[in-house]
Amino acid sequence: MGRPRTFDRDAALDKALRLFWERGYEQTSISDLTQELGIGAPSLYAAFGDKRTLFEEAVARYEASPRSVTAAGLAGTSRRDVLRAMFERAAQEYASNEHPRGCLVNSAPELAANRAHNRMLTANRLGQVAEDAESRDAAETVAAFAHVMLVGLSSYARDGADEQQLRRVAELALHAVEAGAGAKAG
Amino acid sequence: MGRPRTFDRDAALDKALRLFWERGYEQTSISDLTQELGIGAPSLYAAFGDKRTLFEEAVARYEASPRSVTAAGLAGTSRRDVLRAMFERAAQEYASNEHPRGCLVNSAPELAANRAHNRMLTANRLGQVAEDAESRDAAETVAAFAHVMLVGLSSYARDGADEQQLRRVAELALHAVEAGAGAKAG
DNA sequence: AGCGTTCTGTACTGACCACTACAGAACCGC
DNA sequence: GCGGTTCTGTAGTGGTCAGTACAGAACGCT
Repeated sequence: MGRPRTFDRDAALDKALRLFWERGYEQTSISDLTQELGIGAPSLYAAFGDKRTLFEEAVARYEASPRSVTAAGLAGTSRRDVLRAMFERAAQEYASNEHPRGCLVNSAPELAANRAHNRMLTANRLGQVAEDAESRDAAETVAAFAHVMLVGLSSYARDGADEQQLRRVAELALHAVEAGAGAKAG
Repeated sequence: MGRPRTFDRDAALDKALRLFWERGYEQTSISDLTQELGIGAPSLYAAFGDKRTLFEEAVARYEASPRSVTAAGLAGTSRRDVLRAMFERAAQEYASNEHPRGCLVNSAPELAANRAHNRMLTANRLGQVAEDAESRDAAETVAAFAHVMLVGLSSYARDGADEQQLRRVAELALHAVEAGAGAKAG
């Protein structure tokens, strides 16, 4: 009961996500948000809490997306598969014009914990699909390499690289795990 | 003639550089700078112009440093040499405790032009040391791959990775160019 | 219709932002 | 010592920041 809100909370969250994605947390002001969302500040605070809480909810929404690059990798059934899936998804998504370029998580300084989490998920999956002890030992390093690539690809996309440029770099990166990951990586 | 300034301009520029390096351009306020430099705002403006100009001078100083990762690569005399030198320098520098972690140029959204310039320098060098037509054709992609790695390594270092972790990832990346750069990369 | 509840728009808070006007201090040449 | 020049410290400028107090509007329930 009570007066119903005049905007779609879900659509508003999506707009906020895109704004944070494009400009980053600090560079997105409450004023930017209320203007883009077409609502007043009190409505925003009532619906989402403070700026930080809104950001966290936006990030959670971002990570739950079916477009997730890390999730694409987790579906892989071999080391090469895992990395190929991640890089392919990244090349598609990071340069897409459907949404801001690059990756929100991989371009926000304040999301180190999310990056560590994703890296761990990838390492675990690489451990699962490892075919020998060496591959199992190298899982963390290979996962670190993959996510280092993702951060770099995200930045490259933000700097203007198109999907083909990302794809060329990603393909080159794929050779690394074929050639070197089974061999000792340390 | 006139009243002499009471601070060392060079030392002040260095402190400003470190502050920008650590926090980024937008997150470093004039108030932060005057406090860290131990001078008043009018002195800062008189010596360096406005905030943007100070930032640009700080970046120029950063890029002129003998620790430059790109410059280390330019001294290489083969493709493998160029990349090995870059990655080794990056692993050392990005995790060093002598200065803020990571790379100023590779972590500042506003320095895309500097990144493009460094990528071009590396591509040119790779073109020079190429031993066949295929390597020459792949120079831009290999340079893009190398600088994508650098951005990722910089972020990884900022997230807390130590020199050894960076080194392991870098070594893995080096396999990519050995295995795949001569082969068609697109 | 009237009440309780919840939302909305206006208008504001103190804090911080980049930047500067102004007055006095510290130097030079004379 | 005196004038000209350049720097320094104080104290501000208008603007934007995140967040909110308050009054009225729009609903469901009775």
